[in-house]
Amino acid sequence: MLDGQFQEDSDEDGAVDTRTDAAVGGIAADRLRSIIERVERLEEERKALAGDIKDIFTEAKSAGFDVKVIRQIIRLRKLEPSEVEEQETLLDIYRRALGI
Amino acid sequence: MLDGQFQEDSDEDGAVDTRTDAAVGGIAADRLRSIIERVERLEEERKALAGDIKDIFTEAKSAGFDVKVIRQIIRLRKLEPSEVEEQETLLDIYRRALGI
Amino acid sequence: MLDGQFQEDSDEDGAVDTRTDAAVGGIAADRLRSIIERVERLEEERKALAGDIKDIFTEAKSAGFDVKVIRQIIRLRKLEPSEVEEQETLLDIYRRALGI
Amino acid sequence: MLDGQFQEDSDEDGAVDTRTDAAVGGIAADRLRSIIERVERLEEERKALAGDIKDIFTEAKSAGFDVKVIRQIIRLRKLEPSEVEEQETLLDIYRRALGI
DNA sequence: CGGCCGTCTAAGGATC
DNA sequence: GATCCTTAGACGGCCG
Repeated sequence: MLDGQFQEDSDEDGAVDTRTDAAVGGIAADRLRSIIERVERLEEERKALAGDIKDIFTEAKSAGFDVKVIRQIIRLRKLEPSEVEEQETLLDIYRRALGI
Repeated sequence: MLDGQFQEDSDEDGAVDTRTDAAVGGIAADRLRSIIERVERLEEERKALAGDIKDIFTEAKSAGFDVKVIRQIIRLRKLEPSEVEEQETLLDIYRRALGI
Repeated sequence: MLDGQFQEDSDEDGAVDTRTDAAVGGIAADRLRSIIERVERLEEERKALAGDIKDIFTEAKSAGFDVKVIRQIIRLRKLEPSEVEEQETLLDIYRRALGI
Repeated sequence: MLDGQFQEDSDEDGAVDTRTDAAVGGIAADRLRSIIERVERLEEERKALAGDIKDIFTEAKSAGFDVKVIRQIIRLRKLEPSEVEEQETLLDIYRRALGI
């Protein structure tokens, strides 16, 4: 696929040659369809996982946990400890600057 | 604060007892850990899928497709059914607004 | 306006009398239009204010401030101190339960 | 940490000096305070507008209108222009995808 | 590296 | 009154 078959700078003057031309109704169209369908499939899976996560939070909630706090913990576990500290330091500086 | 696990509206059945109390270092802690780890695992999977999708777009791009256009197509394929419904809703609203 | 002129439980049997009937093409329609336009106008203003806020944050950023931290401060100033403490306490409990 | 005001990518000109340094209790603090107060003021106004909108809906309701339907109408009036554009975009995309 | 886009969170409204 | 859902705002990642 050396030719930029669908990029906007391609063949807009009507000089679509047979190679490209065949492609539109043939292999390239199939390729395009394949790409789109694979992406859509993966997005489906992503969505399913989001549902699973939601279910777990529902379960957590009915077990008496505070979902918001759990989210916070997960967020913190993702961050570098130094990041957390840095933010807090800055917050502190601003608060002092404001005399709070 | 005998049952730190629970939100303020806990005690539905009043059965917050020594079992639960012991929980901070025991079952409830395990439960909490389980919840967090399962969510983190699922988020990992989600992230992996996002990577796969990205790979497909990279492939598409090197095959000469316009990635932005493909994204738009996918978005529109997702939107269309809702648009149809929306039109019907619109019609309905106006009919009701006119008291027909 | 004694009549529930547009509520769903009104006059669905076609017995729209002349009073109501006139209203649809007259005063009630005008009233409806007025309501809609006033709301839309206020929403415009809201949107404008959102833009102004955004501008201030842009200014803050180019003055070297950390916008995210400023947001945090604003949020904290809005909250009851007891609320803040409560969240932090719960967070602490969970962290201890997890042995973090 | 001579210039707590600044984010880590500060020092664009290296002129972080005593002026700035004094700033925590002086100009920069004032600047920060100004930013925060202006934002808070604008948020107040936003909140007030939200209240006004709510009032209008209350009025509408007591005039016998169906508030939910009015909300929908407003939403749709907002959406329509974009939908028109969207259709044209769609047309364009397909034409491009087909290489026409 | 700044703007744009999509996702995710939090609040408000509708529903039962 | 509680829950669910929709919507607006915030946040982070991606692209140009």
